[in-house]
Amino acid sequence: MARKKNSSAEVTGPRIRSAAQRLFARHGYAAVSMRQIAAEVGVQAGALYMYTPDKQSLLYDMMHDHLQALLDSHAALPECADPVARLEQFTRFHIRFHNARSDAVFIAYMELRNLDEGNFKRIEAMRRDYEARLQAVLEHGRAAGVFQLPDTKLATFAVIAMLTGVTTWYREGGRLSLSHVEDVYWNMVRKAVGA
Amino acid sequence: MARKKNSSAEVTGPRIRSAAQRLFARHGYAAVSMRQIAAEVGVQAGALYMYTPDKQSLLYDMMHDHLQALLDSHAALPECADPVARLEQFTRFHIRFHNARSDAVFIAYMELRNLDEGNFKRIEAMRRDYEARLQAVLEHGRAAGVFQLPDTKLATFAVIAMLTGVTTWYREGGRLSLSHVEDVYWNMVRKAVGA
DNA sequence: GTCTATACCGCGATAGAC
DNA sequence: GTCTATCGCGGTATAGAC
Repeated sequence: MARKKNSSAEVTGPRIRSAAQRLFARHGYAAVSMRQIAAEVGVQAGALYMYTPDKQSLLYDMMHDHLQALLDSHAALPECADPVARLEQFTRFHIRFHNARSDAVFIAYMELRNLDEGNFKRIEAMRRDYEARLQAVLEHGRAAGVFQLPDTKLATFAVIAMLTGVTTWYREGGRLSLSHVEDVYWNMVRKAVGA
Repeated sequence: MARKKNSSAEVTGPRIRSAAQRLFARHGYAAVSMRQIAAEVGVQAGALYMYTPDKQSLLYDMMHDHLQALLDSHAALPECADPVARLEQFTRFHIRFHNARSDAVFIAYMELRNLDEGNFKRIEAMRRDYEARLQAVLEHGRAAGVFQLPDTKLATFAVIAMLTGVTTWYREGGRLSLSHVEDVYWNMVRKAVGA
């Protein structure tokens, strides 16, 4: 117990980030004011600037942290030798990771145009890195003769769009469990790549 | 020649709508000001209110007109008896229609949250109407035993997400022609539904 | 039909008290 | 660490001249 744990300082920062994330996802970055974020947290607007230099950094940091977690979690997956198993692993990982973080996903896809130039380039590079990992899986399977794909780049776009689309309609506690959704989507992906 | 055709009044309205569409697509509804739209058209901000009651109507009208054109164009397609031919027709239509109108598509998907409640409900109903038409195609093929689909609702979401995704990366004059992209995507869709 | 001028409000961000 | 107060700006929308 060397130091106090429940001081407001240690708790206000994360609360600001999570309020900002919820509000940005719901109403859009440009439509949300610093005063609204402050009200959600229960402080005055001026106090936010103890935790972020400006509104833009609030957006960039949440997008960066989201993509970094995505890349790290993906990198931590166990290795698979079989191309089909690798693709199944990617499919299930993508659906599960994205659906656990629907606010962050929504922001990462919708608010790119509200990043200033340097921040945009950094975020885009991370997104391309992730896409390249799926493309590598597809290319590996194609080279092994397991997938029938005329164009792995297009297939990458198609698979990612299809899988990410789950976040737009899936809601916990609805008609289907997420693992059932995974099964159905994996079945479609598998057939689409010709495996 | 009963009346003057080139009066500014007949030309300013459409120019406002197209400037607003371009700016909303590029920067987002909330981030674009009426002054910016006016500057783009070459009039003063006050003059916009001769053509729209407010900024919200500008957004709603462009989304409504886009979806109405989508529904009308789809309804005008020639009838097909064969389920596979119907799905191919839908696939190619969807890609072609959406890629010819990337600004409107972007807005229709990204700015839903900036519609006020009544407008949102109307737009959502139109979008669901369109999705139901694809689901009917899939259901028809499934009932005929031509498609292997455990869940036509999920397949509808998957196909629409995949096809609409083309608008996020396709650019005229790039590596591939749009009709080649259609071919590749149709091939993936066909296999995904088990036809 | 479009202009200028302006009402009124809320924005992001900062300064200085406590 | 948070508050109150405030700066300077730009937002939507309207009024009235031309």
